[in-house]
Amino acid sequence: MSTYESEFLRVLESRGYIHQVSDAAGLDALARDERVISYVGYDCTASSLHVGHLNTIMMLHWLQQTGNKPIALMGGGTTRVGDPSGRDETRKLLTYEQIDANKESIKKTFSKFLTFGDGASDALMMDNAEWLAGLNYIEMLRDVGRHFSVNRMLTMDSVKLRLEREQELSFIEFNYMILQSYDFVELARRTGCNLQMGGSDQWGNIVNGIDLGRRMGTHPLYALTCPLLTTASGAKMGKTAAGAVWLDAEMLSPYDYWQFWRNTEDGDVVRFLKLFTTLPLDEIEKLAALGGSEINEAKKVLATEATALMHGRAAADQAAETARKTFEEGALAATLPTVEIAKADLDGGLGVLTAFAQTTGLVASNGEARRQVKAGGLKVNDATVTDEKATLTARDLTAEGVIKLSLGKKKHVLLKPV
RNA sequence: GGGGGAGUGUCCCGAGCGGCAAAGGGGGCGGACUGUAAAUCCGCUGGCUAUGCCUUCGUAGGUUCGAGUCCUACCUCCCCCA
Repeated sequence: MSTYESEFLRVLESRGYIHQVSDAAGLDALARDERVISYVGYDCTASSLHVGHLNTIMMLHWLQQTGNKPIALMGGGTTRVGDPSGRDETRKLLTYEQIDANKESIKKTFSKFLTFGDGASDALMMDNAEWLAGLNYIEMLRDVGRHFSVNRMLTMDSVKLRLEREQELSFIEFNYMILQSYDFVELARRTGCNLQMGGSDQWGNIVNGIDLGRRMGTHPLYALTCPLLTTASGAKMGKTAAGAVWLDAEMLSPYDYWQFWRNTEDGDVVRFLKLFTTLPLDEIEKLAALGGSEINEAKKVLATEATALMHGRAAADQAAETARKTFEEGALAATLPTVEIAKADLDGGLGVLTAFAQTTGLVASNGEARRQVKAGGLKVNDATVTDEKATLTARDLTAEGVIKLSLGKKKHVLLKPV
């Protein structure tokens, strides 16, 4: 099981992507002798994917790099139903308009990692709304529903956990796994798809799809899942101060994205280098040898490489440079996130609380700003704010013509009069 | 259909004799220590035009000087019986 013959599985294995595989030997042979056509499905529940989605995107990336064909499946149809996996409560239903808007926004991300086109190993973008939205209920029950045993569905983790915890599981959610299974069969028929990948929480749904394929007479189908992303200290990854770590630059700036990776825990650095950069393993080995505080060098490499993949090399280098100036030189980096204000506001004197809360949004409210002042967490031009009634004026402008506002040691924003 | 129980600070879990902006956790944020790490310790964790005002305990009414706390109806969920 540990030595695969196909390049595809060898790469995934060596970089730590493999959690479970349905028929490892069979899939290995397929990847070695023929071509793997694999898909990952993405729900359209938000307007951007977040780092939690990154490992499956990277799996698609490596799939393509090793000569196979990736399919990014937008869950335009399944999102209308809602996946109960790993959730205690029913998601609230999104409107079709929201789903479509999210879908369009999410699509952009994939072009960074995959090459789309019509060639044999070019990536495809599909949307399951295409075949799910128009399904006829009676036909669906006869063609697909009869292959599902409720007895068995009740034993699936996503269902069982809800029942055991005595938490509501609505019928609409109960159907999610049927739709996802059907997706697999439909993709197998339409594109020759033979492998579905996903996070480990998707195992049950994927295996159901394999069974359905067998019953409905498709070619053999395979499942491959990756471990769920958690930090070394066990926390679920993807959450940060401001919320999720979004992939879309409009929702999280490349600089903040870089910072997220820069702040990785020591114990995660090597694992993340393998998962979220495309650096060769021998280079990662060298970085892994760094001890003590030298590991910070590895973290910078991680941050820059991961950011380069997502936002481009130029943005990554700039983020690294901004961070270097800010943290290592203690200098003022003009490339820090900047908020423009009207000159007139400054002439009249801008209250510090207002500046931090309303103007820059560094803190959520005036009250929060007040508390931070008390805790010594706010700084103007690196000087701690001690008077919550202080005002900012043109005199506070630095030689560079800006005012630097900081929350804690890591979050900085520049105010720039226009 | 009958009987019993539950819904709390819009991140979560959870206490709550009629005087409560509401115990305690977790999480988060800030501070100290460090290496922009982890662990640890300390502080904070409704909003505002702020010695006061406003909004919060499933929903809508009611009793009361005063209700998360009592009463009524409704909604949702759970358990037992049928």
